[in-house]
Amino acid sequence: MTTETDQRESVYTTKAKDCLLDEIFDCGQCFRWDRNEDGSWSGVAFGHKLRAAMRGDTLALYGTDKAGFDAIWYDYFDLGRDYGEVKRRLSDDPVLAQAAEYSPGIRILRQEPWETLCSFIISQNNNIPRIKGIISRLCENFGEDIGGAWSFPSAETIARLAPGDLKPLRCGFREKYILDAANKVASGQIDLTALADMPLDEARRTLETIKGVGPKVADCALLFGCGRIECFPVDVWIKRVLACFYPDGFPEKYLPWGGIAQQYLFNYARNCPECGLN
DNA sequence: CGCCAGGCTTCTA
DNA sequence: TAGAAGCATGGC
Repeated sequence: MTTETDQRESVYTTKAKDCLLDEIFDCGQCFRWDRNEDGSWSGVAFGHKLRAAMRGDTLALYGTDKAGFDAIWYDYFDLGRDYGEVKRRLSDDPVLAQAAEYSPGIRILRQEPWETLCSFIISQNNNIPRIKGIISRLCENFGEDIGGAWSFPSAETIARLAPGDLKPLRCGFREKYILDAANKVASGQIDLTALADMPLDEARRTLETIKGVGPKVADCALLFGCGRIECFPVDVWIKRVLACFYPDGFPEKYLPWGGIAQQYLFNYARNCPECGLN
């Protein structure tokens, strides 16, 4: 929406290579961003609204300033990582080279741990439009008003709810999973910030103590919410990729960037008509 | 109507 | 301990 307030809103710009917002926001890693008619994207993260647009190789961030960029958005967009270098390393492998070429502007967003865990619990046996709807209702019902948008409700807020309060979300059997996750996080039984530095298998086992969290949801939470770029979540699409292109398993030499490789492969398998998997 | 959706839990042999 | 059934909901 273009209004007077939009024209007055502050903007921060920065150079960003290997950065295409349509690919970043539409590859299934996040659920709170929507494309505007002018091609820019609006969303909420870390309790702040933002509108983002690419102008050539410049990333323009509306509704923030240098302080906000330094505190939140630089890490959120993973701007400290050289994706060109990652792609050069992955491109030894012809399938990875092709997948990366198909979506050259994907970046892995560093999202809030609790929001990411909760979102991927909701994602199980579900489709992306409905996932976005459920999360939107979760924020509208239990988040804080941040001025024309809602923050993602904290684990503490969800943990205080009475049984049945999540009914308006229409999230089905996932309701009890969300509550169990919120209880374990809010009580301190699980410290999500500690997962960033824990041995990976220990971090996985910790998350899998939550009802409704298995290997795939745990790896998504670790990859997108805890900065564990070596996580390689295996879902139905990746299973097809592995069966077709890597019958002997995914090459270990690429695992240091496994999560980035996974996003290239996931998007390629799902969306590229020529890949033969969809 | 039936099938499927970025899975997981539970039941069964 | 592997493999199938069941799970809420909504779009097609």
